[in-house]
This record gives sequence, structure tokens and C-alpha cells, in this order.
Amino acid sequence: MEEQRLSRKEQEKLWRRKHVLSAALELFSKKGYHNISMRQIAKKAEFAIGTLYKFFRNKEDLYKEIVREMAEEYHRRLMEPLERENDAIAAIEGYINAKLDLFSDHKSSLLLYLSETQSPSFNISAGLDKEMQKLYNELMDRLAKIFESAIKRKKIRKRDPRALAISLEGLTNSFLFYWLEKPEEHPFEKDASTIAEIFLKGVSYE
Amino acid sequence: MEEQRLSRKEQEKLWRRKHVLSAALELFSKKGYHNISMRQIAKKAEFAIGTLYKFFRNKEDLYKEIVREMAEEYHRRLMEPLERENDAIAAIEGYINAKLDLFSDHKSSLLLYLSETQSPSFNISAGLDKEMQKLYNELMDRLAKIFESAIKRKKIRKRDPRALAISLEGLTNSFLFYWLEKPEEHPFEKDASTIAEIFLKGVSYE
Amino acid sequence: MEEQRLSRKEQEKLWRRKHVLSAALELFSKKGYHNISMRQIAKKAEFAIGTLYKFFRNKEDLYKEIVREMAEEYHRRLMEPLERENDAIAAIEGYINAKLDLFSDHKSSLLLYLSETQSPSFNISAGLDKEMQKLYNELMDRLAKIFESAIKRKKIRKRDPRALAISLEGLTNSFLFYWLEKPEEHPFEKDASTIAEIFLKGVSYE
Amino acid sequence: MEEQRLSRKEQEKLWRRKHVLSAALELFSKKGYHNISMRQIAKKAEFAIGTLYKFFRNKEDLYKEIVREMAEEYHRRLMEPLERENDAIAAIEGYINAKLDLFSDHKSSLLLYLSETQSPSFNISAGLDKEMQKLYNELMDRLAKIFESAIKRKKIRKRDPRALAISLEGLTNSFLFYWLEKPEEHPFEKDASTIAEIFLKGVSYE
DNA sequence: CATGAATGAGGTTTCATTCAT
DNA sequence: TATGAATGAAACCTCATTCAT
Repeated sequence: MEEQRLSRKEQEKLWRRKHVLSAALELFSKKGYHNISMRQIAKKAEFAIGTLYKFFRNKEDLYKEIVREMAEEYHRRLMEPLERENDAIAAIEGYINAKLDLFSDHKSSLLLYLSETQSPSFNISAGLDKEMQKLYNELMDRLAKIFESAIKRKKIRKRDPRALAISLEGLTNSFLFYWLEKPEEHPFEKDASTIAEIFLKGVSYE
Repeated sequence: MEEQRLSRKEQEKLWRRKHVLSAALELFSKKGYHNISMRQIAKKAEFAIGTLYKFFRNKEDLYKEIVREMAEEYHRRLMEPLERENDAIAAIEGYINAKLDLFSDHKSSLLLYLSETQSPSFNISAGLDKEMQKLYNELMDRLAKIFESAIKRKKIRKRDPRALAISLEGLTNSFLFYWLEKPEEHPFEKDASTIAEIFLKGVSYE
Repeated sequence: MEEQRLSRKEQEKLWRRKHVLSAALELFSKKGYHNISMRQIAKKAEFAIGTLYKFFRNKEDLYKEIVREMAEEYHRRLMEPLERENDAIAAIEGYINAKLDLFSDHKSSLLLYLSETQSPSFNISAGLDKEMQKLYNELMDRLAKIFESAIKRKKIRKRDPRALAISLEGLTNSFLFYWLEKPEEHPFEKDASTIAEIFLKGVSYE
Repeated sequence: MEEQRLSRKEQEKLWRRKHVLSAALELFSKKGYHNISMRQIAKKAEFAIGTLYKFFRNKEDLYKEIVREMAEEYHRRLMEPLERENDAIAAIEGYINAKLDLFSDHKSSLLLYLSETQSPSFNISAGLDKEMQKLYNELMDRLAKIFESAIKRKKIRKRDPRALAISLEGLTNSFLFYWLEKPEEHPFEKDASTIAEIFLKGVSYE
């Protein structure tokens, strides 16, 4: 609807911008920010270097945009089950599933994402920290709220809801990392239910 | 004792080398490998650039050495409680405590360590991967073995020991990261016992 | 004609490349490869350093290209009279003349050329040796063949044709070097005929 | 006799100096001035770097000393037959023989020598030129004088004696270079007599 | 006196960014 | 508007030379 307002030219520009972002993401996530040059991005995106600078003020901006978009997509996909499901257990299972899907879809770009969300200290995105933190906090708050209500309804044992949220994050991350790094090993079922079971058994009332 | 064998000169050289490593660590962990120049390291270490190259073949070598030393210290400190304690529960509590101490002592350098152990794909330490993986696997194996025996002795519920090891890793990491990033917030007791309780309650019989 | 195919841009690029080569040649032949920096070449060619690297992968490549072009020109100019003239004597006289012209035109660059053809052991152009040797051998073979046929036709005394070729090389080089180093001295006529006479009287029948 | 005046210490110093020169010569003649570092020379000579600087003011000085000594030895050895022999023909044959011996003895270091004598323009030995030129001119003068007297005695045809000297230089150099670069090929007898015959037949009466 | 650790100027090379076309 | 050649700052690294021991 509202995008109708954009002229064809603006539409095209937007589309080209996306194209550049996607090319850059692929390269960055394979080799890292510092090992990819603007020339390489330009080549992959099939634009001239100068054109990239029409879309982004500089390399850092281009990078920030990638991280921002990634963060937003991830946030959207992880929030969705948490907001859709009424039942706490279902919400958590949905969340774990969404995270697993995310990891499967974006294996390599994930490292980029995590290096940004988990170690804001020495990354490129100065100034992005706050935005990212905001999204992350939203997610954690939402998780905490779900735990809080589940505790009230005696679905899970009484514990600090924030601590539970952190726990869930930790569990999912560690399993997903493990699977990411060792795609071949199968000591146990490699799907969301493994994590869900461990977490839920751990926190549930008998 | 055995270090008596080193001449004063050798001792001094070793000390100077350590001095450079420590200066570099501080810089790298604050800004990352690519954002720190040899000139900056030289300045911080109060040596001439050329001197750094007496100690390390090149920048990459210097970096690898840092990561290697860090990894070895961390491994040592985390393994220690696991090998000292006979009781599974005590071992795990000891492990969590050791990890907390580690995080407190080496806040910033830790990010360097984790960026190496957790995302070997686009880091600098080509060839260091295997060493690091070996240490990490040793740790995980040791944890798994402890869980295995605890399960046999019915101390904790039957689950895949490897999965338990991964879980513990995830839980500790997420809490410690959380505390690292938000040193001011105290939604719950910020010590090892919080994690230990969550983990152990989750996995224990009744 | 065929160069019409090159676009104006390509033409200009080629021209600029030549310009760099010529600036570098002048510097190298005055001070030698190791005593000339890329910065100096850039300055002389009135380009930024970075621009040099658009034309040549690195300093060595730039140097090799100079030597290669020089060798090819020299080869062309020296071969020409040998292939044009049917008469052995005329061919030799033509060759000596061509060499004299060459020396006059390219005084300084010649030392570069000779330091490459005559002492392939410790020069920069590893890998260029073979090419240069090939050209040089072609020339010597051609000279030898001319002598062979002249001997058959009893134009010159019977001797090993290869030895005669080497002799001619030696004579011409020594005179030309002599003239190059002492442009002012005139103990005898300073032109091709001096060498030709010495050589031909030496080898001819009566 | 006169060296008795030198104390043992001075003798030793002199001896050590020679040792350094010889080590450096070996290295320089294999790889060239710019590809050999003071460290390498120190190592080969089994001295500390600092010690080299007791003997020579700097790298260039060390190099000049090598070239100077080399030039003096060569000069001595080439002059000797020219001054010993009374007969022009014998003197020339002796000279060619001496040159051949020289080339055989000092194959590699010769390139160093020739790069200095033949292309004084871009070498390291700034200021050495004059000395070298003096020695070289002495040699050429002596050769010229011999030719002059031989012409007077009708041993060889009338020609400019200087030109004959240059010719002899050229012939010997070209053959010796040829043999140096292609030690395996034998198109003709590879000894002094080949050159002597060519030269003498070329210039002689009859 | 001999040593070699330390120095730092200066070399080569890369690459984000600009701007004339 | 899109281009990519040109730019030059700044990176890594070497090595002749010095000087405290």
C-alpha cells in the first residue's frame, strides 16, 4: 500500500540496495568484515565501487545496515512464536524451533550476528550497540514475562524469570553452536525437542 | 627450581616477551585484531616496532601466541576442579566457580578467547583451530565422564552425558556473559550458586 | 589499423603504462633496482603509488616488464639486419651498425639489459632468465648460421661458427662499452666501421 | 719482515678482517649485495654484528673493500704475464691463460667484479670508480704498449694499439662468459688456445 | 673489547574513498 | 546517474646501525 508511493526509480534503488546488502552479507559471513574489500563486494553485487557509495556512506555503514537487518529479521522470527502462542510451554517450544530454523537457514551469517550481539566491545558497529541491545532486551523481557506467567500458573517451578530466560538462551545457543561446528556428530537427537526436553524437564514441576 | 637453568638474559627476554603479549592482549581484547596496529602494540609495550619482531615472526604469530596462552590458562583453571573433586556435584560447583573467577579476572580477554573457540570460521588463527578444539574437547569429555558416573550412581537423572556437558557450558556462558555486559544489574544473586542451583535442580533426581 | 580496436580508454591506459615503464627504466638504469623505491618511481611518473599497482602486480613485475620489453626491442633491432641482408659481410656490418645505434639510443638502459643477459645468477628476474636466454640464443644461432654459410662460400676463413659469433659479440660489446664509458676519447674512428674492419680483417681470407 | 712490526693483536685483527671479507665475498657473489644482510655475514664469519663494525665503518665500506681487494688480485694476476714476457705473442698468450685461470678460480665472485668494472653507474661502490678505472686503464695501457711494440717489430698488423687492447678484452670476456654460463657445452676446445688462436690469427701478418 | 638486543627509518603493498568523465 | 581510475594514508615488516652490558 504505502510503498505505492515510491516511484519506480525509488523502488529500483531500494531493490539494488538490497542486492548489495545480500552480496555483502554472503562475503562478510564467510570471511569477516576485515577480509572483504569494497572491490569484492562491488564485483559480487555487479555494481561499480562508486555505486556502492551512493547507497551507503562508507564500508562501516554498509556493514551496520547488514547487521541491523539481520538483527531485525532474527528478532521478528524469534518473537513471533512468543507472541503467537498463549501456552508458555508451546511458546518456548516454538521459540526453540524458530531458533533452530534460523540457525539452519543462516548458518554462516549467524556468526556475524553473534559476534555483534555477544561482544559489542570490539566490533565495527559502534553506535549499533544500543539498537541491538534494545532488541535483545525486548526478547529477553518477553521470555521473562512468559516464564513469570507460567510460574504463576504453576506450570514451572518458582525461579527468577530473568534467570530462566538467560538459561534458555544459553541452552539453545550452546546446542546450536555445537551442531553448527560439528554437523556430522549425532550423539543425540539433533532437533529442537532435545533442547526443549532438557530445559523443560529441568524447570518443570514433576 | 627448573627455571634456575635459564640465564638472567633468557629470563629477561622471557619477561619482555610476556610484557609484549600482555600489552597486545589488552589492546586486542579492547578493539580486536584488525583494529590494532603493530605500532600501537609497540607503543603500549614501550618497545620499538622492530623489537616486537625479535619476539614474534609477525603480527599473526603474536596473536596466536596470545590466544594459545589464554586457552591454556583457561583450560588449566577449568580442568582443575573437575580433576580434583571426586564428587560429581562438587566438581560441577567447582567448575562453575572456576569459570566465574576466570570471567572476573579476565573480563575483556575472554571475548577474544570466545571469538576463537566459538567461531573458528573467520578468525585469524588458522592452524590454531585444532589445538583449541582439542583443549575444548578434552574439557567437554571430562565433563561428560563426570556426568556419566553421576548418572550411574543415580546422582542425576539419566540423560545423554554429552548433552549435559553442552547444557552446562551454555548455562554458564550465558550467565557469565550477561553479568559481563551488565555489571550493574542484580535481578538475582550474581554468583556461581545461582547457576549451580539452576543446573543441578534441573538435572537432579528429586 | 588493428589498434583501432582498442577503445580510447584502453589506449590511454596503455600509454600511461608505458609512461610508468619509461620513468622506472630511467631510474633503474641510473641507480639500479634496489636503490629505487616505488615512491620514487611514482613521483617521477607523476602518479600516486597506488596507481603503479594498477599497472603492475608489484615492483618485481614492473622491473621484469622493463627488462622484457627492452630485450624484445634489442632483439628485434639486432635481428633485423641479420635477416634482411643476404650477403654475410653486409649482414655483419648491418648488425654492428644496429648495435651501435642501439647503444647510442639507449645508453643507460643498456647496462640494465646487460646485467640481465650476462649475469643471470643474482638478478631479480628469476624466471625471466629462460626467456632472455632464448632470445640471446636465437641471435647467436642466427649469427652462427651466417658465418657457416660464409665459410662455405669461402668468404671467411674456416673456424667454428659459434666461436665466431661469440667473438663478434665480444668485440662489439667491448668497443661499445668503451665508447659508452668514455664518450670523450677518440683514439680512433668511433663508428661501426672500426669494429667491422677489425673483425672482418681478422676472419677473412686475405 | 715488515709485518713483524705488527703486534700479535694487530696481526689477529688483520686476520679476522680477512676472514670477514672472505665470508662476505662468498655470500655477496652468490646473492648480490642487496640480498645479503649484515646478520648473515656476521653469522657466516662467526662474529657478532657489532664486531663487523669494528672492522668496517658500514656495509658499503665492507663491500668496497671486497671489490678493491678483488680488483687488486685480478690486476696483479693479469699484469704479471704482461710484465714477465718479453715476446708480445707470449705475453698475450700468458694474459689469456691468466684470465682463464682467474675465471676458473673465482667463477662467482667474478660477476661481482664485472658488475663493478663494467657498469660503474649503478653500483654500490661510489667513489671506487676512480681506483678501479685506474687499475683497468693501467692494464689496457700495458696491453696497448705491447701491441705497439709488436706492430713496430712487424709481429702483428698495423692497427691502433688501443683498439687492439679493447678487442682482446672483448674476445676474452665473451668467451669466458660463455663458458661460465654454459659449463656443459663444448662446441670447440674450451681453453685459452682457442681464444689466442682466433685473436692472433686475426691480427697477425700472414 | 666483543656482543647482540634494541632501534626506527624507510621499504613494499593494500584499500577505502573521491571525483572527473 | 553510474563508473572505476586515481589517490595516498597507513598497514606490515626488514635491516643497517648503535650502544649498554
